Amino acid sequence: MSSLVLQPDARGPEKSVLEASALVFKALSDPARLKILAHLAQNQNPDGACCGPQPGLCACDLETVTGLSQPTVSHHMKCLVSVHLVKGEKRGKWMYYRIDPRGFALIKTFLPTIGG
Amino acid sequence: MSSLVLQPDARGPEKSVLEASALVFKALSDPARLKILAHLAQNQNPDGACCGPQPGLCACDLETVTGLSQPTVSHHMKCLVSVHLVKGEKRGKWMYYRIDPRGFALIKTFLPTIGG
DNA sequence: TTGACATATTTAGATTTATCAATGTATTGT
DNA sequence: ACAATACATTGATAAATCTAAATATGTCAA
Repeated sequence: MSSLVLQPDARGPEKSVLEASALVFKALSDPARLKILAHLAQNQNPDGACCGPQPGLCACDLETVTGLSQPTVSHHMKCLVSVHLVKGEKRGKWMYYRIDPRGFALIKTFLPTIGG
Repeated sequence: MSSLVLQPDARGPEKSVLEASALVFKALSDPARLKILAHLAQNQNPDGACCGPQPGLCACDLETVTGLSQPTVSHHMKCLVSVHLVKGEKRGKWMYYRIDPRGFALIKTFLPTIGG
């Protein structure tokens, strides 16, 4: 699981936009992760959330949406966060997830380069 | 390598937009294929093409761009064509490839669904 | 027809990925 | 402190993927 560094830092050179975009596209290439993103986009603050009227959705809600096990959802969320498609914030014992615009901005900028 | 059926046909049910989009994103998740697409988008009718001033680029040019072997490039092109990111047309013994807008249109329509 | 060329397919190996069971860690409530 | 809850990590396995060598197919030229 490669992470995506948007800004150069002391640890190494910045990834090219092309390679960074490939990582974002890879994160988007799984139907379970697309379902998670769709649910985050459409239920930013739902009534039915198990964890109250907080901004974002907690991980347990996403288990229900996907029908996947808790460790598998955790794996997918790590993947989405690593490429900045999702932001995660821990409040108490819950992890609240919401859409991170940075990953989307990256590929929307890159798509015209490849004809999209 | 799943292919992407944009229109329903007699062979089976249409894929959901979500699943079809996942296949397009998967095709976009490889740096070699992004390089190929960038080259197709930026050199639709180049002077240096080995195969003359025809619309599209032939496969041998894409070997040079990617530095990959001929079978590997052929594999990537099959992948891109199968999800309608690239159109292939055989003229004589050459395959001419060019951008296919349909795959891009699919994900550009889908992206807002997931917050992009 | 024969040979050369361009591309596709097959086969195989190394790497990656998705998934879940088991376990670990952190937080809350009693 | 203890138990329960929410989530992360580890370990294992099956499936998918990328790559290239070998081979096959199709096209053109002589």
